[in-house]
Amino acid sequence: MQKTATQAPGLHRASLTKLNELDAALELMYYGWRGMTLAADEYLAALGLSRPHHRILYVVARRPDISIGALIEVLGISKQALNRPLGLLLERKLLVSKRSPEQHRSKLLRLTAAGQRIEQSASDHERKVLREAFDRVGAPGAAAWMAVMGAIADNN
Amino acid sequence: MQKTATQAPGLHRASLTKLNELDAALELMYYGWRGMTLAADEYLAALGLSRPHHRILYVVARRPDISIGALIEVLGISKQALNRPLGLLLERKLLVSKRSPEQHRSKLLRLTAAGQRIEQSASDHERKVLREAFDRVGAPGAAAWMAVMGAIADNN
DNA sequence: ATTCTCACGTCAACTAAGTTGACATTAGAA
DNA sequence: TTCTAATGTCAACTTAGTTGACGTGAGAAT
Repeated sequence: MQKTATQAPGLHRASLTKLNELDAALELMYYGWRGMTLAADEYLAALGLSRPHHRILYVVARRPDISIGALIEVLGISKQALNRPLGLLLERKLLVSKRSPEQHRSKLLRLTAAGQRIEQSASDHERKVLREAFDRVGAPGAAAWMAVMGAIADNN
Repeated sequence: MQKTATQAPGLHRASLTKLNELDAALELMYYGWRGMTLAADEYLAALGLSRPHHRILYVVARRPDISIGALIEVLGISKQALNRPLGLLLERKLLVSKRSPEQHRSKLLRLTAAGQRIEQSASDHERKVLREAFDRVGAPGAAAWMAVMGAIADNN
């Protein structure tokens, strides 16, 4: 006998009894996160990178010449936690740091062309998932999704 | 000068330039997850529990008499990874295991009354966030959110 | 009745991604 | 010079997982 189709490795959807009307929504939040990031994580893993590296690339792409300290603030992690992944990105020349032009004592970070390519590809994988989902529900549905997520995100 | 309002500990929203139309949606997915789970995680932490424990309680609540093997399947983790948190829940008598009534060689898991209370409280914290967000957009908005998240979750 | 096998349990070593604390470096500011 | 702010680094720890190896207990098979 076959082994009853072991299926996906994570939680599979719709296998649990709903005890509450909102359980389905609750579970969708779990699966949604994974659904959005799965392809990007695979892409990154193939390059020897992972989520923390992507987070750094994502932020630096949107805040060129950000200082180390500001990056730490935005990411919400300690400088020691930042050290390893940041060091790898610098070593691989996906990121460059320069001391501030004349003034300041902080180091400013910026993506290289290679870093930009990788950041864009990884984020594209995530945006593709979103775009396809939005396409299925149309602009009003997408707007509603944004409104709901905004309200949820406010609980931070 | 003040220190420019050090703000929240995580990523704070809306601080990044948008390079792409979908960047806002992408970031909402990050913040949304944290927004939904924050209160629940604090509640659990106060009890000396965390997300893995909640995941176990959540699943067992919705699949009473689930076997260890099936639980491993649903959670998508190894039996070694399950061992610690499951052991704690049994030790604290939030969960009981019994060998199957007559047949089978598997152990069946079930919540105790105390386990049910905690599972419900933790999940309630998450559902409260969802409910409030849904209330702000009305039933059609909530339905659209579900549709979008369903489409995203399908990428698993 | 022994043996086989399945479900479960556990030990050890490892990885990823963080944490805190302590201390060193480096370069403007006083 | 000396002070201090921004950065860098070392060590020890935590959480939440991983793989591999091996042990146990009970039903099934011969």
